[in-house]
Amino acid sequence: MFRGVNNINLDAKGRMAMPTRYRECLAEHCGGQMVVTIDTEEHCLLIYPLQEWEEIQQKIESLPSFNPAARRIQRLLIGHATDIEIDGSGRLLLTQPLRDYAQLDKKAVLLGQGKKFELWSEDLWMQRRDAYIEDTGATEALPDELLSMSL
Amino acid sequence: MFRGVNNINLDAKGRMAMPTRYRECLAEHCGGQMVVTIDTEEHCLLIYPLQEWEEIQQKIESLPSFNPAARRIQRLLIGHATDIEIDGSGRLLLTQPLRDYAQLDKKAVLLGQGKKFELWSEDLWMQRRDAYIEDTGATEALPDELLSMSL
DNA sequence: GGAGAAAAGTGGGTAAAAGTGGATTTTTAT
DNA sequence: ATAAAAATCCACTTTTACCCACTTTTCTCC
Repeated sequence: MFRGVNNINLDAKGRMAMPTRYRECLAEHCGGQMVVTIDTEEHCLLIYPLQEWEEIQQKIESLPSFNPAARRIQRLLIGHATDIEIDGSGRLLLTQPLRDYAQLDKKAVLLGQGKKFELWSEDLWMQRRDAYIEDTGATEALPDELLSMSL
Repeated sequence: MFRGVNNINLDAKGRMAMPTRYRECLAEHCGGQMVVTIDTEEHCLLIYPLQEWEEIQQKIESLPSFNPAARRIQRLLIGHATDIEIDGSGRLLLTQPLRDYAQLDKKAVLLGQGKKFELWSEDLWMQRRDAYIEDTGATEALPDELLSMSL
């Protein structure tokens, strides 16, 4: 279960240092084998441990092929999914297409999101976060599970 | 079950001393392992014992990923949830992003709130409290459970 | 009520770990 | 076979976590 915000600097080669606190868990859970793909709704990247991703890919693959929304998800998610291994110094080397999609340059933010991570450009994340915080009216559109939840 | 108001001073490194009265309980209940995240409706922080938080995170995680209101809650709550251990002197080291969100500098107020704590900047809390006290008309919007409750 | 002792609060220094950049080796493609 | 690109390794810098010492407050006993 991943969680938390992390400020990250990408180096000149496009490498992202995975915060130490997650490394041990990742090493034993998937041997550092990760899959990175894009988020279809936002310009950020999704980072999964290999096993988690494979379960998800199976579900996506089994969607009906003649449904346009399903085809869209399949092409975008599976199409961009890239196997990336954590190197000896705990870093992920992100490919150019992935970095381009998420507008990643130097400053980035890594969000723990349960079974996956999200990687955002710092600028984009700040904008998105502030928009979310302002948008308290969103409470109207909440699913029932949320309305009855006590934090 | 936590309760009570506590005036707290943060030190130069951003450390918050947990009031002694809670320490014993926290030590045996969760070994000093806490999770700190943001409140989505107010600019204050929520502080949970680890187990309590994990139950909540599971509920939030299981919400549908393609529902925008659910994504918002997931990104804000889980995204900001930070594991923080109580140090040998009974203090929590709050990260910069968390302090920024709650506008915490030196003077702060810790509120016991049942299974969690709330941490406010002293200024913000005074404002908010006074506003609550003024706003007695809010009684109209009470849920049924409250209307029938006897204190 | 005051003195002393004990506990809690506060601040800072240091060792260890993590971050960062570069150099060297290996691989691949032409 | 050679050159370019990629992966791996290594060394230096910075940050963080941990520990210890000092100050202040609170409680107890005289």
